[in-house]
Amino acid sequence: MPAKDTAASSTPLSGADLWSSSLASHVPFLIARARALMVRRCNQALRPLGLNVRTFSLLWLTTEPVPATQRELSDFLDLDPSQVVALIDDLEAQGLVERRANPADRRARQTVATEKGRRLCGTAQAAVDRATEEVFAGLTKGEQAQLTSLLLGINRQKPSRA
Amino acid sequence: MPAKDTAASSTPLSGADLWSSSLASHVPFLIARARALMVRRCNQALRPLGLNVRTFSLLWLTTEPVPATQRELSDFLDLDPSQVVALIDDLEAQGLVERRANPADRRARQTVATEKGRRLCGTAQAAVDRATEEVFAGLTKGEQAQLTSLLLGINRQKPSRA
DNA sequence: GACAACCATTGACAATCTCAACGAATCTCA
DNA sequence: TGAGATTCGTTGAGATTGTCAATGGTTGTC
Repeated sequence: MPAKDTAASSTPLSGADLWSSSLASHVPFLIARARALMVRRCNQALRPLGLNVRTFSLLWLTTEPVPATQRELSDFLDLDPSQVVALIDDLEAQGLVERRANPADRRARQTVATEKGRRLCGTAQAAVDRATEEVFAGLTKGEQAQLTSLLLGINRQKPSRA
Repeated sequence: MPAKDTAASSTPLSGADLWSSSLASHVPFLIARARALMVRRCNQALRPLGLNVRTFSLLWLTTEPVPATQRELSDFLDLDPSQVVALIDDLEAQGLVERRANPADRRARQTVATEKGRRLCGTAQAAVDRATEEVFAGLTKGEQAQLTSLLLGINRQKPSRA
């Protein structure tokens, strides 16, 4: 019986141990790989809910008290504005978020989660947390916090802003 | 005069500070964002050389002393085997790598960098290192080493393997 | 020698990224 | 006030990437 469960391969075939290569400790490579792992696990956890990591992140942001414009969302999520349009279309079609007029600027719009969206977001957060813990199996809680802090240091490079 | 230099936006428009949202400290999000930053910078640095992060990583591995099979490369790079085929095709067309027969197993093939490939890889490594340092501007050398170590902990989850 | 498993490859398809352009609304500044 | 530049959301196209199924050639098993 062919056990096609996770991904634990077996026979190494040739004696090339790539984890001892110099690339294996190269940060861009490690980040890309960790992200791929993370995204796969999270998407897998979110699929039953009709979400993926991108719609999930967006939905999460729409539950914040101060509604953001789509421009702010695309900046923060590091996505092209056109992608945000499609993602919100998706969420809106599912009745999870609403586009509201922005009283201060009629060009911009506020995207706010519906009650249904908030409930689903909570469920999704729990699912993603479980998936994340699996990926973090090799790290202690302290190390996870350390990683969060370091990644924040990379991302929060707001050059100006007094 | 419209200064369209890097990406340092200005007017926040609405008062929504998304960096104070709970998503901002969520690790899957932070990893995805850091990776996007890193990939963009590195690709930008590699473009003049005719490479990108993926062909570069692959080229790097082919300079290792023990040549790996394509299956091993795809496992290590976390890519589908079919993608590795296309990437090697690309590198081979540029005369950077060679596909050689595997004496031990005629199904498998060894992919080895040519002399031209090795030279370019060296240049590319220097370019990528510079790009990486920019992204790491907010981190000390010690923190960078810490990050490397933590990411290794996530990636090196070989379940079995005595 | 039949049969399962494996490697590289091809092809198809969805998802994602990137860029250019447009109408509507706002801002700037003379 | 009003012309021109800028911003917002949106649409559309095209390249890149991610995922999956199937195939010919090869190897290992029994």
